[in-house]
Amino acid sequence: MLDVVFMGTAPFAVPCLLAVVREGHRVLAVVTQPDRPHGRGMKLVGSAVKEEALELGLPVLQPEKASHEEFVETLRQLAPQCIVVVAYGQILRPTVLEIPPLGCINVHGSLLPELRGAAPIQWSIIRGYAETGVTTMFMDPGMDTGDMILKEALAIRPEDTAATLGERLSPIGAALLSETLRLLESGTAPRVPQDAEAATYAPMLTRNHGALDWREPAAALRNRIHGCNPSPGAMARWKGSTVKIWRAEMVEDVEVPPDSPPGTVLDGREALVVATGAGALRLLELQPESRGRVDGAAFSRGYRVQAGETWDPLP
RNA sequence: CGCGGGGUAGAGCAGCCCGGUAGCUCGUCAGGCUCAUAACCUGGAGGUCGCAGGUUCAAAUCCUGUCCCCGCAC
Repeated sequence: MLDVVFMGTAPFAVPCLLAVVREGHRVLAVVTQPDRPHGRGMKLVGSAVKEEALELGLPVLQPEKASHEEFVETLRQLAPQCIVVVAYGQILRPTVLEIPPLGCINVHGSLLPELRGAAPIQWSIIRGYAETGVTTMFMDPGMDTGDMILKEALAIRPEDTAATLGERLSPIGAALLSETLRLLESGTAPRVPQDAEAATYAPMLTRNHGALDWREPAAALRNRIHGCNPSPGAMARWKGSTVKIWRAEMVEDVEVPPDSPPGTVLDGREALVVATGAGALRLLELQPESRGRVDGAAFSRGYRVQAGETWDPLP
């Protein structure tokens, strides 16, 4: 049994927290981002990890900056053997990393050194990877550059979105973390240095990453749409208004006529099929501003989509 | 009190500004056409217009309140 401080914020981290508890470790504190005014009405909302921690009856700490000297002292007082960090959302300075004798363990949603950074799951889809995975590592001061402990791969499906992929990756992370802590406790955890030459990066996604350019190939558009689902969302313009596109699939059996430039609707009746830079794309689930999500056929009916009309990029 | 949009038939929308018979596409039901069809034609069913008040001869439409949903921003 280890004395652990758990640091996490996003829903991805919740199964990891549960795993630490289930493994019988002593959770001295759960550290998560402060409640933020969030969403419509700017109401104060606690993180997914905070909600879970409260339900488990664990002490919750929400420092503005985890590396501030005052909080660092609090951590020292807790004297954890190990700090587990999962989707916490803050860079930890060396003064924090040096506290636990067994080290700070991070669970990262990619096969390192691929996709270092804040949004590995999203980028694994946007980049069109065939597989991704989860890696546990000993944290060092760099951005996801620490020595690796365990790694597990997972195939990406054509219909996967960042949401669905995250749902499958998250329990894998929890299982890896359980095993990692066992190895750590027995002093047999491997330390595999990353090949820095092979590193790729997955920066935080912004609204611009979701802007669709119909001149891209159908596969690239589908990957961008799915990688940006649910956040920040892929956007395009239909007759002057912004429409969020949640899901799409490539269409194999439709030839794009030469007189149909990218963005042209090829079929608006049975389904919503759009010409792209290479191949055709069927829009499966979309959401007009201020409206709910609908399937392609319903969108076509309501917005009177005719073959030959065009989708535009964001202004 | 961050800004804004919306709740109309099973689905998606229009109508609202400028009150006056509830409309479109799809689905559904019946019939017809056809070798046949997801095609086409004809006809039908299906809606207390979110809820509660108010104004009015008359309210989906204007006013007030309330519930729910959503986009942006964060």
